[in-house]
Amino acid sequence: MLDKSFSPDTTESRLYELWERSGAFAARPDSNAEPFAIMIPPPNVTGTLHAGHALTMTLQDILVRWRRMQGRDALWQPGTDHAGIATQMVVERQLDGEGVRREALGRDGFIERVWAWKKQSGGVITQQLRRLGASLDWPRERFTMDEGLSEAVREVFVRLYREGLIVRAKRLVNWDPMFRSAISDLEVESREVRGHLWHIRYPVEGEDGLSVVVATTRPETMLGDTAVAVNPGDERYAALVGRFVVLPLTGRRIPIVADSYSDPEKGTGAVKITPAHDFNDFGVGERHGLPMPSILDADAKVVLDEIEAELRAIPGLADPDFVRGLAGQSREAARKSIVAELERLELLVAVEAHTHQVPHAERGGAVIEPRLTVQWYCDAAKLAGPAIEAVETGRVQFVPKQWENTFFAWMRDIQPWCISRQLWWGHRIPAWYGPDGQVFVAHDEAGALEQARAHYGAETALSRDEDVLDTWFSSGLWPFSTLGWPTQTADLARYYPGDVLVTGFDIIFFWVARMMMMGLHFMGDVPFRQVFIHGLVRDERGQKMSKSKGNGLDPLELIDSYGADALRFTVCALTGLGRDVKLGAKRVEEYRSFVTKLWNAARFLEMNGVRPVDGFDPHAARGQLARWIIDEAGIAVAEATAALEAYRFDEYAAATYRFTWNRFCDWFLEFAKPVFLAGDTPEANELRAAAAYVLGVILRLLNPVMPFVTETIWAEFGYGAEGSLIRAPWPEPVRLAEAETIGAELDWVIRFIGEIRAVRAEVNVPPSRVTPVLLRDASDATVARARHWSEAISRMARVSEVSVLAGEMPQGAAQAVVDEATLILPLAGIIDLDVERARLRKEHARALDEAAKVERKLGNADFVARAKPEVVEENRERLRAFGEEAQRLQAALQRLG
RNA sequence: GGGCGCGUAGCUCAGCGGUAGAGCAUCGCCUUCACACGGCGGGGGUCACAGGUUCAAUCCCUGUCGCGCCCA
Repeated sequence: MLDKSFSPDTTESRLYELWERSGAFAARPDSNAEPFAIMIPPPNVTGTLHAGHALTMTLQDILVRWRRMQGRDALWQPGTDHAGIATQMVVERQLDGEGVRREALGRDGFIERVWAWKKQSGGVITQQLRRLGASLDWPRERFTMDEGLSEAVREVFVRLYREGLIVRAKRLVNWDPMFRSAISDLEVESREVRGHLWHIRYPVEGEDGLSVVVATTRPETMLGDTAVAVNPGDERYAALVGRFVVLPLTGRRIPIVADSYSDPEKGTGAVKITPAHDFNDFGVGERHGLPMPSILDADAKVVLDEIEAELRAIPGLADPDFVRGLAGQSREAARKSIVAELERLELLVAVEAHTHQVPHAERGGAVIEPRLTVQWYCDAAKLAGPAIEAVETGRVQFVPKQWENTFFAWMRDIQPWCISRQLWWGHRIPAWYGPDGQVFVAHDEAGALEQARAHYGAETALSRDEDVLDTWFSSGLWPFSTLGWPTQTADLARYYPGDVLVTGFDIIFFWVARMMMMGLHFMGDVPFRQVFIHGLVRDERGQKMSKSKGNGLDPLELIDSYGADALRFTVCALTGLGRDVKLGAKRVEEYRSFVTKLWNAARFLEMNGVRPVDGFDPHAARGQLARWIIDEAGIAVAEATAALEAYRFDEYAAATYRFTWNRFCDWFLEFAKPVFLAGDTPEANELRAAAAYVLGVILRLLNPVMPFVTETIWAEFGYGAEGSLIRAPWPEPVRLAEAETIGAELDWVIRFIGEIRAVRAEVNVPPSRVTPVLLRDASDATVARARHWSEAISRMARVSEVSVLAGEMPQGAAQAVVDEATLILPLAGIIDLDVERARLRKEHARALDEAAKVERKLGNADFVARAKPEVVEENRERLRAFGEEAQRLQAALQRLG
């Protein structure tokens, strides 16, 4: 017997282990089943499960479990990525605690430490995914730093290099001075910062007293200025273009150039140009062939090497000693010193408060310094072409479709992808250098040495590139590297392309774009056919969850409190297309009620001897009640299936919830009670079998979203062995002959009971008081129905008996109208007739009002002439029904006197 | 500045040419033999605003206002 209540804590881990151990999550590459493959977007190995994971993984698990039940050979590929910067940061922090510096360990020693860390605490998230119930094929788990995946990375790098799609170049990059590495422009976020706009006077060379005033937010970069730019159309400066100014502090002579980048409306209309430390200035520098000295080093401290030679002493304007004193100072300190010096020299014309956008590193939060460095670049624009085409032609479809615009916008304007990172943890770039800097790219050192021998004509020692590749470089290969590529494995042939990628819109540029570019280039086909984009998880007030706000929700705590099923169902029910999910503990608590409801319904059935009956054929059921609920279940199956096919998780949840609670529990179980009580009759047994059948349908429909509670009930009832529901077939919608007739009858019973309940409640009949119901003007069919369902009506509407009114209307009765019949509840002395009169008047008015609305419509000749005939007919029918109802209510009122 | 999305019951949202819905909250009644994480019933909405198309607009079009996000 099922316990009084469901205990997730004692059930979940046991069931999960049972599934996992029995191979229920495993793909079946040797089967004939059609594959269904989802590649997990690999979570960061340093990560722990947050609400966003709970959302995306629940949705993926629902899809996987559903398709598996449909008989597909489901592969849900698990794994994590090595998260270069994040992981290196974690281990460095660990080392900090021990007072050890990374450099002291050396590269190999450090990497050993990272692996040790990975072994010990990496993959916490994979354990947490198990708590959520995620049915990943664990033996296939991969890590982007695995040997196989690393081989894929080397192969891709070498091939792209040979195809000219990877080059080494000196360009401006987003430099993170904290990590001392280049980072992706996608890992940079603009933050609004309150700063200043400093107006600085740059004297024009050879013109006493004439100067140009530039406005800048970063005065410290003036050490690296190589021009002043003015707009070509700006008449104020037209005469000065081609002349030179003397750069204060360094005394360097720099040109005044005309460039449309300078906005005459902004500041003074003249801007200083520092090509090595600003992206826009870099463009100006390229257009005008300007020198590009760097004046900040990897730590964003002042370095003078590239401007030292040109320092000049000019009284009142430039002092080499001052500049030399800046060497080694941070950006911030240098700014202070320089502003003070300019002020002293009376070159600072004005300072205004100014709010502007400053690039920050998403991770770590350091202010990004654009720096001119040599990096490896991948020609993303070339790779993007086929990816764009794949979406244009529909080979890859986004759901919802509007995200395709976001994808296109970004892909069509894609910048060269800087793939090198100045880190130790990651895939080391397979490039070696000769003594003269000649580069040799090969799969391994032996290959590089061989190339070097051919190149130099002699054995030559090489040194390997120190940098590693961007983590996304390896994640982009995930859909095929996990399947064994570059070896042409059977898995690769079977599971590539996958069916769908599920992720949040914030990740379109990362996973979706990269996987598509790499997949198309190396596999010649898209990595997945659909991309389902879901919203972000927010808190109850709609705020983005964040550590700093402290409004994050720990999914594990929610699971502890309410069970994984409740959390999963909540997330599912709240996932509408293109909507963010506002999640709170309260919502999970609410949906836990549904888990409990299902549990109690099952318990009730179990207590009434309901057990699955082998060979029960729903089509052969004879009883009306059985046929009705079987047919209703068929509708629910069709709705749930259609919803899942359309990624309408909210609809799937709503359809199963509605059927289970509002049909099966509220009505079917109530109607079934007397039958069950009848004991061992053939009718009762058929209804038990039908109830078992429908419960089986419910359990299967809900298993993808609530695997634990459904599996528990499934085993308890003996539908199959414990842990076998996950392998049970997804139900097919069963529709019965004459379902409409039966549906109409049950619909009538439900309305009949509902009317009596409403009347009783409204005129305040105490529930303990049972009354007879007398039928007036009822058709024979109605009388027959009322007799047939009298037991249910009696119990559910607290009616002593239903009979046909004979003779006069009793005094002091309440009345209600159901179709052609008027129901009379003799309640003399119990009810307040004024209340009853008011109630009837209201009903009457409502019917009249509706009738009038329809009448107005039908009175419109244009409507009758132009509207679809069935719509017109429908309205005629409505007018008739409302009119008759109004008449009957009117009559009821008159009888009341 | 460009783009996308959203304004429907107190809250969260569904509906998207012809009867305005759900869950929660609220109010009333009920410890009725599965379930008070429950049952029954009720109240509550000029569907942001203004035009237009249409026989008919919450739904389609245009504009306005408000909110959110992405890109620059």
